[in-house]
Amino acid sequence: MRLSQTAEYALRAALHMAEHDGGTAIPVGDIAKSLGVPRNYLSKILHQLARAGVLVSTRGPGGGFRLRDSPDQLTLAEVVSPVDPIADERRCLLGREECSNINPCAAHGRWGAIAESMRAFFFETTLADLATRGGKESRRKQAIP
Amino acid sequence: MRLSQTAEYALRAALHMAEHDGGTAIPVGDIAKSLGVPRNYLSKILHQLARAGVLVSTRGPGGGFRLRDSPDQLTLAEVVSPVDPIADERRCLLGREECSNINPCAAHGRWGAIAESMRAFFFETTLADLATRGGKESRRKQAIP
DNA sequence: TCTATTTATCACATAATCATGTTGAATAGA
DNA sequence: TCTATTCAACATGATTATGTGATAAATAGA
Repeated sequence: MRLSQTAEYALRAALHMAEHDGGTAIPVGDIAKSLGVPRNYLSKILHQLARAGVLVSTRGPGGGFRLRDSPDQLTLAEVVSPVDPIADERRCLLGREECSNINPCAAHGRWGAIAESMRAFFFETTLADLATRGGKESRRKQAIP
Repeated sequence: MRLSQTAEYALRAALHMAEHDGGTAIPVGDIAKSLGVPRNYLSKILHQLARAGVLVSTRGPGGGFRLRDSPDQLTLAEVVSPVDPIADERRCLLGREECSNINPCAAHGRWGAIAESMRAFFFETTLADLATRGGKESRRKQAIP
C-alpha cells in the first residue's frame, strides 16, 4: 500500500534535481550517490523518465539529466506515472466487476473519498511544493488544505 | 499504489463469508467459484488468515472456512495485515532518512493526512460495514464521515 | 583526431509475487 | 472400517520488480 521502490526513486531523483536546479544537467552517478540508491538501476529509471518527456538527457562530458520544465510546472503524477501506474481507473478497492459508480459497493463511497484525495495530492502537488530549498515555492492549485 | 492481489483476494473472501454468514463453514472451492479467483491460490491465502486467527478452518465433509468473529468485530486491517503489510511505520512518502516527525520534509504534512485517513479506514472499518447484505450493519467508530 | 566523460542498451542475477498441481492428513457419515 | 470430502503442505513454474555488470554510442574539449 505504498509507492513502488522504482516510483520512490524517480520521485526522490526528480526532487533532488528540483532542489539543485540550475538548468545544468546532473550525472546519474552524482544523483545516485546523493540519494544512496543503486546507480545503474537509477540510470534506467531516469532514462524512462527522459523517454516520457519528464527529463532531458545529455550525453558526453558535462552531460547528465535535468528537468524538462521548471519544478513548479511538474506534478508528482507526471514524475511517477511513467514508472508506476498511479491513480488507475478502478476506484473500487475490491476488484468487483459488479461495482461501479452507478451501482457502488459499500466500500465505494468511503474509500472513494480517500482515493480521490490521493489522486488530488499527486496531480495537484508540484515538485516545487516539496522542494526544501527556500525561495519561490510557487504552487498551482491547492486541493488539500 | 493499491492493495496487492493477495490482499484483495483475502478481503473479498472475508467479505463473501460475512455476507453468507451463518456460522457454517464454506469450502474454498465455493468461495473461489463465487469470486472467480484461482482455487488453490485462495486456499493458501485463507490458510494464512486461519493461522493468523482471522478465520477458523474445519477439515472433512461439511468443513471449510468461517470467520472467527462476527463481521462487526473484524476490521479490514485485521483481514489484510496477515498477507500485506499495511500502514507501515514510515509515514514519509519518500524514503528519506532525514525525514521524521521531528524534522519533517515538505511532503510530510500533506501526505501524512492522507496516509492517516487510509490507516483509519482500514483500522476502523469492519467487514459488516462493507457487507452488502441488509440488516444489522453495526459499526464501531466512524473515522471518516 | 584522440581521450575522457556520460548516457543508452543489452544481458543477466536475485527475490518477491502470483499461480498451479500433487499428495498427505483429518473427519463426517455410511 | 471404508469412503468421499476438505484443508494442509510441499514442490514447481510464470511473471514482475529490483538490482548488477559490461559494452556501445554520443559528445565536449585538448
